[in-house]
Amino acid sequence: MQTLSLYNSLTNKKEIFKPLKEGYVGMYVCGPTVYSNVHLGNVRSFMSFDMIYRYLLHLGYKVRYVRNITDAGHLTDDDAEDKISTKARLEKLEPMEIVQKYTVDFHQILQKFNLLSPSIEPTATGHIMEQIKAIETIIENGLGYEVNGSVYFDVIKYNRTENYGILSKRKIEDAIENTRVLDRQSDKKNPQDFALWKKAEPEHIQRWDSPWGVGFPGWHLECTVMSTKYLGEEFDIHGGGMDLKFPHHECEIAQAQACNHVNPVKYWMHGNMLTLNGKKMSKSTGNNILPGELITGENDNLSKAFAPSAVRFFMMQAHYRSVLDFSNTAVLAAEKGYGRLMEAINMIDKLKTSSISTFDVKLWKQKCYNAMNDDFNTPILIAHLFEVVKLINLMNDDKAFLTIADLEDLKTTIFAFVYDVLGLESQANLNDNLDKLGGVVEVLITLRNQARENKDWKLSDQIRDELLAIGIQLKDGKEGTTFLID
RNA sequence: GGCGUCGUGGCCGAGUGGCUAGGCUGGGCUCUGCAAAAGCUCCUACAGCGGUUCGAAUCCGCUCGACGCCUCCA
Repeated sequence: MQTLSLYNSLTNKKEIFKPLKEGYVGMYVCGPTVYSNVHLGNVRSFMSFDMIYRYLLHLGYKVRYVRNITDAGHLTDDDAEDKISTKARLEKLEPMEIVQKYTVDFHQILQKFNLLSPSIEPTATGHIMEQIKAIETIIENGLGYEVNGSVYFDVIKYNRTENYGILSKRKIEDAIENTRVLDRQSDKKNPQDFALWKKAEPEHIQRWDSPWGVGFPGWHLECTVMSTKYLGEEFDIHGGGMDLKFPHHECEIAQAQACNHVNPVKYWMHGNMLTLNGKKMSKSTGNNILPGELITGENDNLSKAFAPSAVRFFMMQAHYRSVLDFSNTAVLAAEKGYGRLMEAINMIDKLKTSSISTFDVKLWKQKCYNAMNDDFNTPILIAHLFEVVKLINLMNDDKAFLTIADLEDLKTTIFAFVYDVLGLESQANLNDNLDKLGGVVEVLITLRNQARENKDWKLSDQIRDELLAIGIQLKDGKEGTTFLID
């Protein structure tokens, strides 16, 4: 097996990946809150972990990948309703109706971008009992306290024996100094404390019975409970967006410690933001592009529609830990490069082999693995893939050669990385109609070549130009004419 | 204000103490009836100022700037 190293946010450095149980990986990723459509920034994050999941699978690990659906709503502040019930009132729908609608939307979008389904996709509302149990345990362990039907986590007390800030590298003392004055009457002992259970006001729609009265679970608890339930008290990888590091992930660690007395996660991984016009995409500020708009091109930031796979390629050209700025020109450039890559790949089966190789496939292959093994460096991997694009084009021109064995190795490797690891869909999904269209184009190519032999340039150019006008490009090569359907 | 990330050529975007990222774009050449495609090639950067070093875009310090978190957010 390859030696994989990854960047651990807990230690802030790259580490050799060594799963708790050899050959098996437990991975938890924070999923969406399903109160509105996912935007492209959300998609990037899930796509990053999809790529990571895919590479782990490719390496032969048996991976249990858990990604939750947050359908219980998160508090916006101490007094407000949670987001799901607010939205439900606006649209005059049941909360679960909202949840259903946006869960379906979420799944459809991710499918378009070719993301694999997680092994388990648990919901917060399906784990209320477990959350109540966890709260009871935290109270028993002296780190939770009840006030007026709500339960809070005692961060200050926790910090006496443990390190609240171990992940985000914050010092709780600083946090105390910098806390804005909350002149609202809060039940918390300290502003840093966070809710484990929140009493439901009469108008609150989502509500459950608990030992502390009718209420609903706090924001951070579901992930602790569900990750523990499906992956164990200790597991390998926990992922999520950079913006979840604090407080969400920090609280998860505290809760898990308070319940089970162990640091739950060996490797924390955080994907970086997708920006638009240099600013973070965000549901709340409206600075975002919806995936649907991208596919139809209906957004002021877009000049045209883009295929999801081209956008996936665009995202894979950046490292998952780097901020990526979305712009029309950047995606256009990526789309073009992506087309060139796929065109070359589709050519592989037509290549002739030779008795010698002029390219070191083994070395190239290892360079691809080295790139991925270095904290999933997809931009480097893609750079290597373009070396092979050049090679294929040269071979097609009889200027480079590979033996049968090398070509086979090359093909297997490139297919694995492009389709299995990067998750780029094949453009060669030719259906029957496309086959027939191809046949028609071949006929036209033959007619054109006859015209060219007769030096009837007018006719030959007419065929070529009119085909181009409807999106079919003819390419004259040494071995004859090929075509590309847009 | 606190914590953190980052600042690379026309654009996007990697990277290592000394040796080519890659993609897109633009110029030139080869091929071609012309064009396209493909190949070759050119434009060769590392925010600013200091310091460490034989040598730094890569290490350290400062300055400026951007962004993220500190409040729901991937």
